[in-house]
Amino acid sequence: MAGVTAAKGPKTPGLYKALEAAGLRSRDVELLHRVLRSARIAQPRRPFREPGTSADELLFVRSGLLSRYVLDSVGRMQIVALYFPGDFIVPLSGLARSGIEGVVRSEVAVGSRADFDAALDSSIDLSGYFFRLAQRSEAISQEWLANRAKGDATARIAHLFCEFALRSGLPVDGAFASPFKQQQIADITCQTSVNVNRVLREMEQSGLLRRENGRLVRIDWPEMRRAANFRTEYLQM
Amino acid sequence: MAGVTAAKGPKTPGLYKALEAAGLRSRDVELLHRVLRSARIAQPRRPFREPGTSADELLFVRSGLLSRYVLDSVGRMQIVALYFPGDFIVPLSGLARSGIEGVVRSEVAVGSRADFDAALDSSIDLSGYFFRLAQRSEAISQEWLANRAKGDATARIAHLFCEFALRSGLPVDGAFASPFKQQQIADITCQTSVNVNRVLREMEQSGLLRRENGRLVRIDWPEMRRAANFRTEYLQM
DNA sequence: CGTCACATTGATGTTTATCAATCTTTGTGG
DNA sequence: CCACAAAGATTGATAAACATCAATGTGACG
Repeated sequence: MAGVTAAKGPKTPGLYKALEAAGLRSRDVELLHRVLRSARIAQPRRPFREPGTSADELLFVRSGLLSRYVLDSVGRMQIVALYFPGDFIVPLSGLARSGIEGVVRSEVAVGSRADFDAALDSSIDLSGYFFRLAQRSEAISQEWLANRAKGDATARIAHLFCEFALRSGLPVDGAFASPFKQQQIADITCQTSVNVNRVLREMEQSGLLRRENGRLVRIDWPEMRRAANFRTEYLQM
Repeated sequence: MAGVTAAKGPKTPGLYKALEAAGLRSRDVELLHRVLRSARIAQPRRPFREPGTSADELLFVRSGLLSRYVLDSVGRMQIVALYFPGDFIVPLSGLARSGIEGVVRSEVAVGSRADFDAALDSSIDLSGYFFRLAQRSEAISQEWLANRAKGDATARIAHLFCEFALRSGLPVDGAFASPFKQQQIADITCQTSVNVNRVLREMEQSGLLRRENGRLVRIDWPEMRRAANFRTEYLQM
């Protein structure tokens, strides 16, 4: 698989600590730790898990940024979910319609479905935790649906930036470095890269953001949130 | 609340039997049964639970059809999920951005969040069951995202009909009575009712469906699935 | 310094929203 | 059962948003 190589380097226990902070007991964190036996690297804009193949693994994002995508009948990509460091991608039974790929180079911890199921069966707290995670994912998808349906191109891009800033834990008023290519923004916000380009220019002209050498460097967050009609509640747990 | 009245008439134990068929033990079904203490009626196209209010209850659809919707800044409705008989609507903490309303008149069983949480805490099978339900809901949302983003108006309407037929358990080649007003189809498929009307006419002209007195009576399912690019896997559990 | 991926711009076409009527069906009180 | 009202469906004209097609520009990197 083109986008997958063996990961090297140490694990990142700090993220597991973050799980404890999210309400998991250290015993359960240990359980998960043992499920995540191996590690791989997802390369940017390369498939990590192809659509139509088995989705029989638990993934945990140690660093970077991953996307879940669906290809339509003509092969155009639509990104339907983003996964940030600390997020899990849970296994599904059967063959997945959607694939996983790196938005940027990402370290991914990997465990088997069998081990994951066993861990869930052995801890009711873990079951409850993944239930709440799935609820949150569902809320995010529905927020995307509402935004993609009713917002214009500017609102959709603004929403992406707002959600990215919040989920990646950036300081809300700080500098901002977008990891996205314009084509990726297009794949997330249901547009063409051509239109993304034009809308970004308009956003810069109207003062919503500033760019240097094509890179985002500064965002007017209050205005951006207004443009996105962005609320934060759906991201809470 | 305008769309809510007290329900009368007997419970529908048949649906609880369906839960057993879905893999729940009768002990767990009993637990849920005790959580769902009361019942209410959701009236068609009337809010059952307003956006911005507490979503602190477990709902179970006994009959009818419910929708979860979000209102944009101008008050336009976008439906982001549908709930069929046998589906649960799980409680959320805090105030919900989305509301619930009846697509048609529906009988809804209601339980408190506290009782639901207690039931989850007391049964690991129940926890696992609701985890899988949430996973399925997430898969449906993501399928909607892909379809709404990449399909044209015809594909989006076709997808709605296909999913409706499957989730409501209709015989795939049988007659078909749509419960949806054109405005509701518009709210689900991100269009205006004016365009839904035109697209339905085109679909009838091209033989995808037939109508009598404006009511859908017959659908060419193979062609409809092709138009929708519809796959069934995402609905499996 | 040539190549490659990505960004940018312009010209044109399509889809669908919007606005505004009119027609049809359904429900309701007399 | 009818008259009327209200909701929904249908149709036409117009405009905005965005896709598509086709070049051209630009920075990174061997």
